[in-house]
Parts: sequence; C-alpha cells; structure tokens
Amino acid sequence: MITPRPGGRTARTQAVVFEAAAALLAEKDPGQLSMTEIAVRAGVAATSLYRRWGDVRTLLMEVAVERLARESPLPDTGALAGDLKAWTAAIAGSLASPGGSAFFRVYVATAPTGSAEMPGRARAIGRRLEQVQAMLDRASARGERAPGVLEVTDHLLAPLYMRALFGVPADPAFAEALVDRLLSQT
Amino acid sequence: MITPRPGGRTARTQAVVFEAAAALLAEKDPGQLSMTEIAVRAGVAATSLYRRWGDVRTLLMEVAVERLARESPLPDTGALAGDLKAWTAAIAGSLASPGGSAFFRVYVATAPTGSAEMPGRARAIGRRLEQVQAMLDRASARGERAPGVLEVTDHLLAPLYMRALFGVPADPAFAEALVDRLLSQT
DNA sequence: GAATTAATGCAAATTATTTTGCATTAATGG
DNA sequence: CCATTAATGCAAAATAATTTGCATTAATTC
Repeated sequence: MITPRPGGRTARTQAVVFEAAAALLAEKDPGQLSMTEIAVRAGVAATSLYRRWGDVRTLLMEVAVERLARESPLPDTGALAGDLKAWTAAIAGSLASPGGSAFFRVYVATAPTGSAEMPGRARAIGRRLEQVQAMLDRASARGERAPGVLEVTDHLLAPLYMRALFGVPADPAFAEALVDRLLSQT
Repeated sequence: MITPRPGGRTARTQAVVFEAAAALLAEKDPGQLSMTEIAVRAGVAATSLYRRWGDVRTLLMEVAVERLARESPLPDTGALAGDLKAWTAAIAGSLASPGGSAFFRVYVATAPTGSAEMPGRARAIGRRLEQVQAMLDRASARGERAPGVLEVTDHLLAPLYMRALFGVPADPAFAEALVDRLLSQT
C-alpha cells in the first residue's frame, strides 16, 4: 500500500492525527507536545504514531507542511505588485489566526542548530520559495522588473514572521507597505 | 542566600551548568535537550537542576538571556548610522558562529503559541529593544532623524535572524546594506 | 469473495524522565 | 571557630515515554 485512497484507513487515521496535532499546536509549544498526548487527543494508539512517524518532530513537521500548503495559495493578478500584495496579505492573515505561527515555530524548533540535513525541512521551506519564484518568473516574462527571491524573503517574509513570533500585529496595510517599499527599491 | 558572591558555590554550579547547556545548544535542538543530559555534561546532580530551574525551558531561557547580554554590546560611534552598523555587524557575527542562533531558537521554541505571559521572555527580548531605543534616543538628542524601534526590528533584526534560521549567510556587508536601506527611507 | 498484505490496537516490557526523602557539604553570621 | 542556613548529591520511588510481540482489523489483489 503505497498511496492509499483518500477514504482509506491510513488516510483516515492520518487525518485525525493531523487534526489533533494542529489543535494542540494552537494551545502550546511544539516542544511541549508528546506522542502520547497527540495519540490520546486523536483517539489513536500511540504505537501507531511511533511506527509511522518515529518521533514527535517528524510528525509535527509533516503537519506543518500540510497546513502551509493549504493556507497560502499562489495568486495570479496579472501584475507583480498585485501578486505580492495578495500573497503577503494571505500570509499575514494566517499568521494572525490562533496558532497561525505554529508552522514557523515547528520549523524553528525542529531545525538542527548545526548546519546539515533535513529532508522535511527543505520540503517545507521549498514550498514557500517555489511560490515566490513562480511569481517573480511570471513578472519577468511580462517584462516587469522583479527582485530576487532573497529580497522577498529578507524584506517581506522576515518582517511578517518576526512580528508573528513576537506578538506584534501585522495587518494587511503593513504587508502592503512592505511590498511597496520593496518594489520601489528595485 | 539571595545574591551569593561570584565565587560562591551557587554561582559556581550555575556557571558549569550554563556552560554545559550552551555547549549542548550548539550541538542540537533546544527541544532535544533534557535536564539529565545537561546535568551529566555539567557534572552536577540532575536533582539540583530540577530544584533550581524547574524545567529545561526555564533553564535554557536563562542561558540565552545571559549569553545575549555578553554577545552584543551597545556601540556609541557618535552617529546613528555608525551605531547601527556596528551593532548589526556584531549581531551578524555572533549569528554566524556555531550555535549563534541558539538564543533565537530557544526563544521561539519556548515561546507560548497562545498569547499570554512569560517573564523570562519579556526580559530576554527587552534587552535587545532597550539597546535599540537607546541608540535612537541618542540620535534624536543630536538632532538626527531617527526611525522607530519597530522599523529597526522589521528591517534590520528580522532579515538577520531569518537568514540565520534558514542557513543563509549574512555577512557584514549585508548588514551594512540593511542599515543604509533603512536610513535612506526615513 | 477468499487470500494476501499492511496497518492498527493492546498489553507488557523497557527505558527515560521527574520527584522525593534524607544525609552531606559549603557558605554565612555571629 | 561554632552554629545556622541553604544548596547539593545520592538513592529510591513514582511517572512518563518508547519499544516490542502478537492478535485483530481493514484494505488490496486476484
């Protein structure tokens, strides 16, 4: 059984487990969560969680990746400024929701202090960067002058996530101002 | 015994414990560290750690606060641009060292996902913000036009920490460019 | 729809973490 | 220097987390 159907047992238990983990993530630190706790909340045997994900870090990273994919769709407004504004607004919105910075917290908490590895990590962050690159490529194809991916992460993503982390509100107007600031400097 | 002398037993064990924790922090995630592990490395009974700090989170937060205070001194070059450049360069430097983002990781890992509390947290982050405010106040007193604290955290600190988190190098030139970019927009 | 395969649940065993009680050692105050 | 107080160490107990073996249930294949 490599890819079970959406309604299969495997998919079903994964769904309840992810749901339970996400709910707990909105309540407490990633570092405070245990396999046992998630298993109880999900109504699933802890044994199953250990067998499928190995440890809490791995499980939480998968949850984060899955949620991220759903929360900020890639916009296409026809202009770079519009794309970036819609995208950052969506990010700001999801960061504002309870547990909205959960993905980011999980990433940081599970990221190795050293330099190397992490397949889940690369996948998680790769998703965001692919979105950025796609937008920038479209802009270039239209003949617009576009910044690089690094500029976007440095000047758009960084302030938004930092604010989420420190509890400073980041409303849509702030996100929009960041985009204007970035584009006026290219 | 409220404030034991620098050479006292309490201070001595705290020193070895902090040293051990910092060393381990450079090797693995904050979330991976246990009291037991730190105790063994420090050559101290785990019992003592539990009694003095209660749990790993609390201990690590204190370690982070203590290290931060030593790592980035407040510069005074006579001009805001110079102050900010010296300060960001110091931050970039310590972030580049092995385990340099340990403080930040600890902060994120131990920060509650919910909204409330945290004495250690406020103290930790307050230190950085006081430094910023002091620099900005001096600049204003000299008659220079100075940005607000939020601008500094959004546009200087955020990119630096974000890069540290994702393993993207942030050299002194990058830090300097951030300062120029910020000041040219005030 | 039976046979096969994989995932799950459950209980027991193992291992790690945390707490507790008490003896010991170091620091402090006369 | 002696008495007092607080911190530490050590061992045992209590709790929590993780692993393992095996029976059971659900899904897939033919």
